[in-house]
Amino acid sequence: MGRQPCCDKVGLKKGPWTAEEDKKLINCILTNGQCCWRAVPKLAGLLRCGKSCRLRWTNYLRPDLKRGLLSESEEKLVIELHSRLGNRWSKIASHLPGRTDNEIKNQWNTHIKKKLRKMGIDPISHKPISSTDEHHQKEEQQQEQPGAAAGEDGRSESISLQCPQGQEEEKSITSSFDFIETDHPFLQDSPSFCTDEVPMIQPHEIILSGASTTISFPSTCTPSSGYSSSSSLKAEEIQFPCMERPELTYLCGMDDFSQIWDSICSDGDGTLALDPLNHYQRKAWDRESWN
DNA sequence: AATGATGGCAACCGCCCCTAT
DNA sequence: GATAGGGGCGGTTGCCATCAT
Repeated sequence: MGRQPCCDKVGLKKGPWTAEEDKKLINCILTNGQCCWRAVPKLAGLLRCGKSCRLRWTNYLRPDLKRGLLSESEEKLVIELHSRLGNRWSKIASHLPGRTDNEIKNQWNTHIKKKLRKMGIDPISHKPISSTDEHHQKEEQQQEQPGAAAGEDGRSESISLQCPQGQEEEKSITSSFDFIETDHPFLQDSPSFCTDEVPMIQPHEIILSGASTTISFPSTCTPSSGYSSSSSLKAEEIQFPCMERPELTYLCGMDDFSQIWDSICSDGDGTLALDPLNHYQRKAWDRESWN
């Protein structure tokens, strides 16, 4: 007996999300919290499958996301983690607050791989390319096997990566890359940080005031001007312009929304430099809804 | 200016794992 | 223990923008 599809795909919309859909999804999650994803499309009035909603939220709409290219230190960390974990992007992402597995995967495939090759390092084995040639075939085979990346060179027979909530992914550690657990600023401050732990905005955390709308971000989100490794980050308070339809809490009518955008994306006063949409998406929005 | 090639990235697909029944 | 459902993960696709010719 085959498994039922995760949702009835008949009549469901696919492809890029529209501004309207994003609004609905954000509103739904802010109102209901992150409940059963299967129920989200109905609650939000979306013709999308729950899975699509989850991906859109986690990869794009989540307010704690950082956007843009990885910083040098983030890149180094990704490389180190990849050398130990292989293509386990979610695990890697769990060590980079505000970054998603999808984002890291894309960055790896488009930038970091090339960079490593330029430096004469094989992105698969993390060894100098000359020394990898002779073992190339063998390593390729190993790569195809789960968990092959870690331990293949004998530096780490096993790894220990802590998962949140005590869920254990304990594999005991004998790695020479222990600095990742102990010395790296990201992990020093949050040694077992996982994206799963990123606090989500709950309805009660949305503070609506008369003249302005304040959203408290109890997250590790920081202005893009620089990555802060401080664990004592206080909740970021973000001031949005006046909203006429506070029931939408965060994104209101499109008229207001363009104002919000300018506010959000302008780094001017250093209050906030979240860039919830990149230029690519922004243009899609422009085409569709910004008239 | 027009056309083709390439790169970047959001989104989708299918499989796997975990949990509830 | 078997089965079904939900969520997560990694690989892949396809669209769009930019660059090269």
